[in-house]
Parts: sequence; structure tokens; C-alpha cells
Amino acid sequence: MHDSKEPRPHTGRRRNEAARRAILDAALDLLADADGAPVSVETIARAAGVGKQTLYRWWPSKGAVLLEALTDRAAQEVPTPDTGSLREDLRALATATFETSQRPPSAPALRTLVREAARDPHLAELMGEFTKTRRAAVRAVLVRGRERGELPAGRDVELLVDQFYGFFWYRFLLGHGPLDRDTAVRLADSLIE
Amino acid sequence: MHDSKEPRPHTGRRRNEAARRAILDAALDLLADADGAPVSVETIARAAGVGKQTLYRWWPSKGAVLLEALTDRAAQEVPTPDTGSLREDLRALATATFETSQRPPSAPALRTLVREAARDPHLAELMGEFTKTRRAAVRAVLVRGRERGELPAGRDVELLVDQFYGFFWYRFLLGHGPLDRDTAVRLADSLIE
Amino acid sequence: MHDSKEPRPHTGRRRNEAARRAILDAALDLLADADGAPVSVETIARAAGVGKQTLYRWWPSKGAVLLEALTDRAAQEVPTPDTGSLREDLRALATATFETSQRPPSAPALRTLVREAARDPHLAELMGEFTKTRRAAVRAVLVRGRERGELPAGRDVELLVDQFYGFFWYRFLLGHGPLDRDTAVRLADSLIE
Amino acid sequence: MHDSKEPRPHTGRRRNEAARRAILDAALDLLADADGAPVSVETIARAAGVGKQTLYRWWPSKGAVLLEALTDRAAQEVPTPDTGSLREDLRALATATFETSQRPPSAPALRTLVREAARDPHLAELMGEFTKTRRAAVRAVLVRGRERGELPAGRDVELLVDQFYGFFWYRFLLGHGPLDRDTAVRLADSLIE
DNA sequence: ATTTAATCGAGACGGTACGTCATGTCTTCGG
DNA sequence: CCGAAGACATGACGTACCGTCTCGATTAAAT
Repeated sequence: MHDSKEPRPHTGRRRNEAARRAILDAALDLLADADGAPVSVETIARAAGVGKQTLYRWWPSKGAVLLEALTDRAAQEVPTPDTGSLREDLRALATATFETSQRPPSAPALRTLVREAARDPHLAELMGEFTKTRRAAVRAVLVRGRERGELPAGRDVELLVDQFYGFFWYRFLLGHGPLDRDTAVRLADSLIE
Repeated sequence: MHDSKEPRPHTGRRRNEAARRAILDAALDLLADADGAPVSVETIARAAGVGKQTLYRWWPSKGAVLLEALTDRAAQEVPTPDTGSLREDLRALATATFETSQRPPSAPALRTLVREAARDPHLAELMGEFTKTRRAAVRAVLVRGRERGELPAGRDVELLVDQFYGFFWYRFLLGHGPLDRDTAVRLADSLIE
Repeated sequence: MHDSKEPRPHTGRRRNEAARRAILDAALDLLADADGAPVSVETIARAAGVGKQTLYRWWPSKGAVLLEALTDRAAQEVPTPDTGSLREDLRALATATFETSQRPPSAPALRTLVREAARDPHLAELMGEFTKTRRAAVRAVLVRGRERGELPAGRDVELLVDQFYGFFWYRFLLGHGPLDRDTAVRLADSLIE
Repeated sequence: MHDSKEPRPHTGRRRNEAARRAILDAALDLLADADGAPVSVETIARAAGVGKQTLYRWWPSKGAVLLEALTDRAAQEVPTPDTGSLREDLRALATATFETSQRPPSAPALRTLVREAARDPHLAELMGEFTKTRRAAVRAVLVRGRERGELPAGRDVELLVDQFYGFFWYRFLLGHGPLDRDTAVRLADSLIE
């Protein structure tokens, strides 16, 4: 995997990009392999062929490493569809969210990450940052739809956003129901009647 | 707390109910005090004035103790309201769920418990049993409503159940939005239009 | 030859000499205070202000710690008297052996150590190394005496060595008879008639 | 061996001799199998098909069980040879002592027993009783010899007794030298010149 | 003949110690 | 000054025995 035996060259006093990559790659691999089981700092360091201190020097916590490992590969741009139709936009968002979450290496790694976040307040906060953007996308779509009159006046946008993501995380973490394209459409439709 | 100095009497070769109670009480107290922070087996044992082995003898995992600590006190009967109106039933369920979750000692203890479940597959499974009953109540209400024609034909009951509990857990764990009576009503209404 | 493994350049933090000393000092104190009673690893670690792991890192067993604690202070040079007279040499050895064993902190610590060795095969082996040197000294004196004709030809040197140390340990551990200077002289004389 | 499945019959309020036998037999077996390794009370009880309390009811300590296990089978009469010759008597004693100690099941069991005694002061005391008789035999032989003038006047009998048994235990426990018939003869001769 | 009382197997109990593991900090060295 | 290596204090983990205690069944002795 990353166990090429020729040692990484040191880079003296600048940050070693190769070490950073090795760490993130190792972390992502472990995150994915673990599928929920905890990932220790020592394991990451060993797998990356790196000292623990190098981890602690550059990231404030294990969670931060894991989060970055997961996110730096994923396309970070969160698309905010704007088709002119609330229904279509919402369907697109739901479909994209569900699909991304199912594709490796995301799925197991993400699950592990959330498990870790449950224990690590720091990581939880970072995850909050991470999800804020995505919540904003859903909110934007809803607000736009409401302005176009596609949403009854009384509807609470925050409530809908939480229904959207609440449903998603619930199914994602418990895994008791599908997160397929059909479900995405039904969820989107359900939210706007 | 439980530090009455007269020692618990032994009960011979039968399980000692007093020890069981002491453990569950101690666990619940710690669970509540911790508010999310992990609770160690040693701490529970010490607080209960009990040897660790007594814990391991009767519960397969720490999580199992915590879950039982939380649930054996709570009224376990899950009420399934049946007012004849889907809207009313659902509002009642949501209101009850939210309220219970906010009342001490439940709230912090429950949060800790879920945190632990994120790490402990065994506990996760036990939690699944625990929530199954509650899901069933929501499902029953929805099915009854559909049979009365209060729910549009195409609606997917499982989807709605997951929206209900997904929303609840999402807000409960993240704590970024209220779980008050008003929210309960809005959620209930939102689910059936 | 170049097939020797490149010696690891020993990067990494060095062994903490202060911790080593603290452990050995604590162990010796406890060994002496215990006077035969078992000494636990946890106690040593706590007394030394050290993590248990630090003990397990550097010593293969508790016994090894105890032995080192006892021996690193004692002058390890075993004097081999050579007065030209077998009788005098043997008397000197016996006197020295008995005296050392009675002087604190040796006596109670040594007793504890032997008790531990009875349970810990690893320690027993280490003790064997430790005593080998002392046996050698007695043997050397006897062989020299035999060469000078001070020992009847037929005498078995190994037998005499074991009589010497057998007697010593027997009295030392059981404590039913004195190990004073007079006894030393009588033992020495008894061995060579 | 002792795992006949038909349960021992109860004997009501009298001590159950069958249980006593089962315990001693199991203890001796374990003592022999262990060859130095510790033998736990629970193990004895389980092997004997007996409750722990039955052990603690009849013996003050684990050591007492082990000692009785070892001794009740052995012929307890300690022969005091009286041939009229000190040399012959001493040779006979040494030979008998060495031989008994080598014969199964004695050897490994005895070794284990002594190991335990090193930790258990109670057992050590019991062992003292046990050995007192044997010491007395050696002492009697020596005294008789001295009265016959076979022992130089100045000789200290206690010193000789301790040389005799010190040598024996030293070799027996450390196992670095033989305890055969020839050695017995040499030891005996060495003690009286 | 009916109590009474002690034994037995079983095993739960409160403890102590074990040896392992992971955490996050600190220290040393080579590049 | 960076990066690898790894020692360090801390503290939880789950296991093994310890010696005490209490059961419920059994059976001999005392009433």
C-alpha cells in the first residue's frame, strides 16, 4: 500500500508534503478499512511511516487528520443546483448526497469518522464546519423555492433542512434502509409535499 | 450518593439484586454527569462499590450496562396514541418524544449513551432493539392514518418514520435547533403535509 | 563481511536514567520494607512515579527489576581472598557472605527476592546468573587449596560448594539458626575437616 | 481419572470422606503436573468437583491442602537407622532422603509445594513441622555417633544437620547437580570427615 | 417421626494485581 | 527547524484468583 521501502527524503526545515500525503492516504485507508472501528494515532503514524509528533504538529487532533483525509480527496465544491424548480433542485441535492455517501472510499470512512466524532468534541466541531456548507446549499434551494412561491408560506426552512439531513444521517449510520436514487426522489418530494 | 457505609449483604449463589441496583444507579448518575464524556467501567464499579467482575459477569459490555441503566427506570411502555386523527396522534408522539428526551436525567445520559454506541457495536445493536419499539409506534400511527385515508396513497411509511426519528436524533445530538413543543407540532404537520 | 544489519542509528528519545533510578530505588525500598511479602508492579510504579509500561518496557519481568534493584547497589565485585591458606580463605568467604546477607537493606530485600524467584522462573534464572559468580569464588578457593594439598585428594569440589551455599541459603531463608561470624568459621572448618 | 460422572453421595452432617479424598487426589495431581507453577484453589476445587468452601472449611489455607496432599500418601514414618556405625547411618539417611525426593509423584509436587511455601507463611510453618521430624532423625543419628566417639568432640550437631538438609534442598530446588546414591554417600562421608 | 444441624456443590461477591493498549507530550538525532 | 523514532505518565481495559458469603439439597443425629 504505502509500504514502499525506500524512505521518504527529508526536506529539512520546510514542511514535507510527501509526509502530509502519506499521512492522509494512510488515514483514509485505515478509515475505510475500519468501517466504524476506531483508528488509533499510532496506527496511522506507523502506516504512514511517520512519527506521531508529525501528526500532532500539523493537526490539532486525530479527528482533524481523519476529516482532512476524507475531505481533501472528495471534490469539495458543493454544487447548488438552480434549475428554476424547487422540486428538481431538491431531488438533485438528495440524489447527489446519497450517491456520494455510497461511493467508496467514502462510505466506510465517513461512518468511521462520525463514530470518532461522537467521542471527540473537537472533531465534532470540525464536522460541523464541514456540514454547514452542505446545509447552506439545501437552505439556499429552499429559500429560492419559497421566493418563487413553490413552498407554502408557513413552512419552516430550518425544519426542512433538518428533516433532509436528519433522514440522511439516520439511514446512513444505521443502515436499515436504502439510500438509493428512488429514495432521494421520494424524500425530496416529501419535503415539499 | 450511594455511599451508605453498611455493606451490602451477600445473597449467596443467586444474583444480588442490591448490587445490580447499585450498578445501574451509579451508571445512570455517571452517565448524566458525564454529558457525553466517556464513562469507564472502573468508575462505575467504584461508584457502585462493586468489583469489576460483577459487571462483566452480568453484562456483555459496558454499553449494555449503560443502556439498561437508562432504560430500566424510564417508563418502558411506549404509548401509541389513538385519537382517531393522524395529525393529533403524530403531534402527540412527537411532543412526547421530544419532552422525554429533554427531561433529566435522560438528556445527558442519552447523549452519552449514543456516543458510546458509536464505538461499541454491541451497544449499537442493543440500542436498535430499544428504538425498534418506538419506531413501531410511529409506524402504527401512520398506517392507521393511511387506512383512514388521512395520508395520500403514495406515501412511503418507512420514509416518514425515518424522517421523524432522523429529525429527532439529528437535533438531539447536534443541539443546533430546539426540540420544543412547537417544533414537535411543526414536524408532525410537515410529515403529513 | 557486510551482511551485518545496518545498526539502527538509534534515533528517538533516550532511556530516562532518572526514571530507571527511581524505579530501582523504589523497588529496593519496597523489597526491604516487605520483608518477604510480595511486591506488586503497580506499587513499584506508583512509588517511583512512573507508568507501569515503563517497567514492562525495560525489564522482562517484575523479578528482573527486583534483582537489578538489589544488585546494582551492592558492590558487585566478588572478592576472592587468596591468603595462601585454604582455611583462611574459606573463613573469609563465609564471613563475608554471612555478613553481607545480614546487613540492611540486603537481608529483607534478598528474602523477598528469593520468595519471588520461587514463583517466577525468569527471575530464578537471573538469580542463577547472579549466584554463579559467587559459586565460582568458592570453587576457586577450594581448587587452589587442593592444588596446595590442603584438601584431601578425593574431595568433590562441587559437593563442597553446594554444602557451603546450601547451608547458607537454608539458614538465611528459614532463619532458625544464626549466621554470625562464629558460625562462618565453624562452617569453613567443617568443610575442610 | 477423577471425572467419574456419578456424583459423590452426600453424607449429611458428617464430613464426607470421599470429598476429602477427591480434594487431596486432585491437589496432588495438579501439584505434580504444575512442576513449580502455582496451583490455584479454584483449580483444585474444580478438579475435585467440590465447592471452594469445602476446602476452606477443612483446611486453613491452600498450602495446608497441598501439604496434606503430598504427605498423606507418603509413608510418614521417618526411619532412624541404627546400625551402630555413624557413617552407615548417615549414608542410609541421605540415600533414603535423596531417593524419596526423586520418585514420582513426589519430586515435582514437592518442588511446587516449596514454591508455594515461599509465598505463604502459613504453609511455610506447616512445612517446618513436616521437616522437624526429619531433622530430628539426622540429629539423633549424629548424637548417637558422637556418644560413641565417632564424631570429633568439637563438632556442632546443628551445623551438621543444616549442612545435610541445606545441601539437599539447594540441589533439589536448583537442580544443578545430581541427587543420586553416590552423592548421598559422599555427602554423608563429607560431614563426618 | 420429626425436627435440627452440619455438609455438600455451586457460584456470586468485593477486592487486588496482572499485562496490554492508546493517548498526547517530550526528547533526541540525522538531514 | 523538520521529520522519524520512540520514551514517558496516565489511565482504562478485560482476566485470574483470593477468601467470604449464601443458597438449596441432602442426610445423620437429637429430639
